[in-house]
Amino acid sequence: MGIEERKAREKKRRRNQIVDAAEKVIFSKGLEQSTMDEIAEEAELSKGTLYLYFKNKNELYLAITQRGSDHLNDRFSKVFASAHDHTGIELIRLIGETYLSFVRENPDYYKAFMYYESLSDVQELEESEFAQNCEDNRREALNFIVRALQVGMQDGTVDDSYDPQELAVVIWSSTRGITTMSHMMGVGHHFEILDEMAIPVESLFKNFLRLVGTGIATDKARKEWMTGSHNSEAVND
Amino acid sequence: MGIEERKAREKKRRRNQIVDAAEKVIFSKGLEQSTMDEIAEEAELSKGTLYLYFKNKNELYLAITQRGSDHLNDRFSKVFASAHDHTGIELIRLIGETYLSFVRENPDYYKAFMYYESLSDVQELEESEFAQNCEDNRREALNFIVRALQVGMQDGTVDDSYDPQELAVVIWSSTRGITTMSHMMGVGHHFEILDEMAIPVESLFKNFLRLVGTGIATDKARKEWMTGSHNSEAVND
DNA sequence: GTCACTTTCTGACTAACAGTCATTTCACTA
DNA sequence: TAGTGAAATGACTGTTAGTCAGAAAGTGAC
Repeated sequence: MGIEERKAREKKRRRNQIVDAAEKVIFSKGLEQSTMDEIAEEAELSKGTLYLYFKNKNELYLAITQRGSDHLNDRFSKVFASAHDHTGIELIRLIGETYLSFVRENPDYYKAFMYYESLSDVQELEESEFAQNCEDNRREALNFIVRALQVGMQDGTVDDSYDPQELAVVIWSSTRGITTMSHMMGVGHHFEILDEMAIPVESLFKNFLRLVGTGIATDKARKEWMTGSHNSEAVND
Repeated sequence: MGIEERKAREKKRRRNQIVDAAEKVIFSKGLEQSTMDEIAEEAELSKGTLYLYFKNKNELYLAITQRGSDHLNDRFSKVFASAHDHTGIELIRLIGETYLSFVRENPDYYKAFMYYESLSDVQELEESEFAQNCEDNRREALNFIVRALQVGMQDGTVDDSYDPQELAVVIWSSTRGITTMSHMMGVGHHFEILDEMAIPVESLFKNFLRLVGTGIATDKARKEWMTGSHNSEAVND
């Protein structure tokens, strides 16, 4: 009978309703400034109910984080749906561009990512299903990069003297650094340094791409890489 | 007379005493789990006194952050004290190595850096003298990189078709990504992905250096870069 | 329809903690 | 040694995360 299914559906819907409310409140006021009472009111539920669906405030925020992570991976998937149209090195560029545009369009989710990474109570993380899901997404994203590199090594656009997995981690990590910087600039963290230098995010990213491109592309692919930044497209949703 | 000076000295000493206590408590239990009462007790002062020296708990943590930031910059300074012994590209490598070893030896300070970056209440930051000091340190560190790049462009070890300031920001940001990853691995954030791949931090960093080296070195300097990673030394304290 | 039982929800309550402030202590001076 | 202001105190307040006993709603058998 459909009764169990219906209940499961309703449970899921309620969860979503709570996460919706939490996003509304937390994205507008910040995690610390938001209270569970406010979120409950926004969700038109009592505070106690929130605790039936989420262990505590942190886990609720983790649920938001997971949403963001899911969105991001959806975009990566779309890039890979078109993988056959692109060389390996093009895919690498597309992943980077996709990531960057996600960060710029969803600063609130990215903030959640940063919070998640700065959490030290690793114990707490490992127990949460939401954290597990984020971990899975991360793994998948990294695999995209590995595959892109392998494609590139096959089609001769990426230097095949690197280990693709190790190189993927390096690219992933350093891209994280660039997106974090971009996020901070966007959010108003004033870097007097950058203000003085008057370096816009675009230029930061362009130079990063050039650095990576020079670092990993084969001679053959390098020329294409250097000029390709304006006519390839990142995936948005 | 020395009376004002003495008072100023004592005030400074008391501040340090409080920050010492705060470090002890917060480094052992984490920011959230530490209470102002505990810190006060550790400092052998009453809670009220803490608030005479620091606006609130966050500012106290910022004071810790600044300490870490000062330490790091001391190390960078030492590298630059020996600048004349090195080519530009060697300096870049040394800065990276210095940064990485700082992160590995002082995970608690690095955690504070991450917290500082994830703060969204930019307003609060701008008002704090501690945040200002961190900003100054950051500016100085970035200038080190710019100068290293300029040295390298002069001595022919760094590709001079980049803008040194823009390139410095790219190197800085991407290095941040690598050190953050390294920190997280060290702190026990489990990345199943990396565990599976069995990639140690050393290898991550080595590949990063190779990527950057290939990306910015001139042909002439590239061979030296590729082999230099084992006999150059980062500065420790 | 109604009764017994389960699931979901509620909101008053508690404990803990950040931050305040009226009062006390203390060093210094005249 | 009495007077003055700076430094320190700790009891107090307000806020909020998280709990739990009980209410409400849903379910299914008869």
